[in-house]
Amino acid sequence: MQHQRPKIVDVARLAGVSTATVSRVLSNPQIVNAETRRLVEEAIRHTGYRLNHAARNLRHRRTGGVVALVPNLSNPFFSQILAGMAAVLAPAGYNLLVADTRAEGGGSLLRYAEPSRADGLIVLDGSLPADAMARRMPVVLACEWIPGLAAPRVKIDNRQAAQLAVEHLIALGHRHIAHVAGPVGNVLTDARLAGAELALKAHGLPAPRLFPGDFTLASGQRAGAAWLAQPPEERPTAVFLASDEMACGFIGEVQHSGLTVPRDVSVMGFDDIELVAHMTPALSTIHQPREAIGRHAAQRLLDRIGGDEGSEDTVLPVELVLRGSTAPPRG
Amino acid sequence: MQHQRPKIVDVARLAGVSTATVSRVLSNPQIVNAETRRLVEEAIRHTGYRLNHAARNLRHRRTGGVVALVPNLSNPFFSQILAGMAAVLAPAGYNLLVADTRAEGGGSLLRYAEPSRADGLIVLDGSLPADAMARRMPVVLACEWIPGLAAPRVKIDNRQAAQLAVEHLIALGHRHIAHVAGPVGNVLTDARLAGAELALKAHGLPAPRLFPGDFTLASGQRAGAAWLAQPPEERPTAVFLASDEMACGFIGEVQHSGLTVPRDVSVMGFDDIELVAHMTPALSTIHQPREAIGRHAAQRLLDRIGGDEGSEDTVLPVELVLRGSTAPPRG
DNA sequence: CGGAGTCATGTAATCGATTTCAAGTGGTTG
DNA sequence: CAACCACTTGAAATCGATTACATGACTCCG
Repeated sequence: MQHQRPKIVDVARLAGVSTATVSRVLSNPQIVNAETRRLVEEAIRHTGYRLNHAARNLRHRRTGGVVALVPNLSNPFFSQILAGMAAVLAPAGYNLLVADTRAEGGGSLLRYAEPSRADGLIVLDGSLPADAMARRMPVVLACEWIPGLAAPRVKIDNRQAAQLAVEHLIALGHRHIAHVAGPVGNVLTDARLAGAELALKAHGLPAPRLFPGDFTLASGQRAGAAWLAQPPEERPTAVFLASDEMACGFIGEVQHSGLTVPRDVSVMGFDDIELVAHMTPALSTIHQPREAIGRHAAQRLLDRIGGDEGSEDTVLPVELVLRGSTAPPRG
Repeated sequence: MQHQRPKIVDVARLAGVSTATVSRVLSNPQIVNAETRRLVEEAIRHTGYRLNHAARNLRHRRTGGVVALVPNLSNPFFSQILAGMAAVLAPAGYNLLVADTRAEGGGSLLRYAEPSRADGLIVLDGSLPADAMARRMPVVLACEWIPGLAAPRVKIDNRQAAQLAVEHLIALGHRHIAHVAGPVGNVLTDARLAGAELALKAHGLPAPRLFPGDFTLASGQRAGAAWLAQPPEERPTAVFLASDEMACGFIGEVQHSGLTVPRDVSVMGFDDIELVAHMTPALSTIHQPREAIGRHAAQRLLDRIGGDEGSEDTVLPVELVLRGSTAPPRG
């Protein structure tokens, strides 16, 4: 039955015209005589004809698809970004393909950077080899970025955002502030740490005590355990974590031990994922406009595909969201 | 430059063979003489040739893509399912296309059900028109399902799962149990409600007090407010919510008012999304094997694409996860 | 009335691979 | 030695659309 799908010649035959005319009705109706067009449209309806995209794409030398390379699909942080991208791409006639860079072997990623597979690439993973995809097709970097790679970036000002977060803790009166960082080598990790250090230095405070992390719940939980393992008087009175997930893990661990947030420790997250507004205490955090990031990245890529050569970055504004997890230190 | 990508004839010319032979080396190397093959491989390396998928797909009458129709991409519940699907599809050489059914107009969804766009469809949204995609291409339903549509389903036993959840509350001693349902008309809503009623009836208890919901945080929050609005002695002592997100919203609202979970009310969720294990109290819930659902659905679809006609359902086991949000009623 | 200009349409080449069919080579067998 | 077979390879058709170019009909104007 697949085999007997009507093709353009069937329509042409029925309408008594050539395939060229049918094709014109399909993609450029106004250049066809009204009466002829009616005939063709009739024939299309009658045969149930549906255009074959593979054929059109071959001729047009395009694929109609855009690939999003996501470091970890199961991380809810990315799902909203994808939603934003889909919202822009679908109306523009592009399919959104997603690939999980962690799940696939590193090498096999190159298979997505082929013009015959997709018309463009949105990279959300800063740990990919830079040279690999350079010059192969239009690329846009979102959230994270690849240091060597010259491509427009859609992101937030991570350093300034971290600065905002820590400034807030300082303003509350905290002097002993810790930071739970992201994974080693990640560009976001570095930028957020730099922002935190900047804020502290600006107020004459020492560099933050650092706990290792990797953005995951589990690593936040470990950081919580590490914090608890310190003698109470040496514990930082406030902790700024580089992701909300980690902040949740941290708070969970602290509360589990019987201590209270923010009474015993103030906690500041990063991302503002949806759930954290409903926890108790609700998490103070930095709001990232995830949907907008997705939209802008997609639009930017469409522009590039359309020939736009611009490569300046798009920096979206963040927002400091104050909720219940931060308060002045005790005493 | 796109324009000067080497094609198969360039390779053939350089290797001194025909395009047919190059093609054979590409897709069926062992039928080509070893020496010839070496020559061709050499030529491929030398030209930097990369196969054009659009052309191959046109000839093969397939697209190499599979579409996942998701009701709400930004819902973290789905991201892990997508991850599972990607993990199966990528190694099999298929691209995963995702589309948000809420974002796109209902009608435009049909555009995904075209054989020239994808080789198969995984539908995660039970509210789509059944007849629309029937008989057009291989379809697998995951999580939700479309009542009229004859296609294999990969799911959990929602009724039994809800029963388990409510049995647990009953075993703790609760007699006055409420249910916050999913959106009206949803198959999951009905199944979970039925399970809850079944459990109550089996113990001679009255049907649950119902609060409306739609799986979202906000609706859970509203349910919390509605629960609080009742006179204390009339409040159900336990609430079973049809999704974890709603449970989070509910708990947040209750705790916000100064009451305590599970002291003042036991709360039971559904899904076991990652975060809820780290809340305080940690949420008791039904664990859905999301990654496995994605994997099975993808595998099932690949089988169908491969010609497998089987249409029996795959029912994956759930797990009752007991954490801190449920306890015996006060007094 | 002839040549230019419009408009609508058809013919056939094209996108880049795959695959059928035929043919050439060399070896084996009765 | 003829017949047959296995093994390789090439020529050309094919997948299903798009589009450059040619053609024919008709109008307009000097």
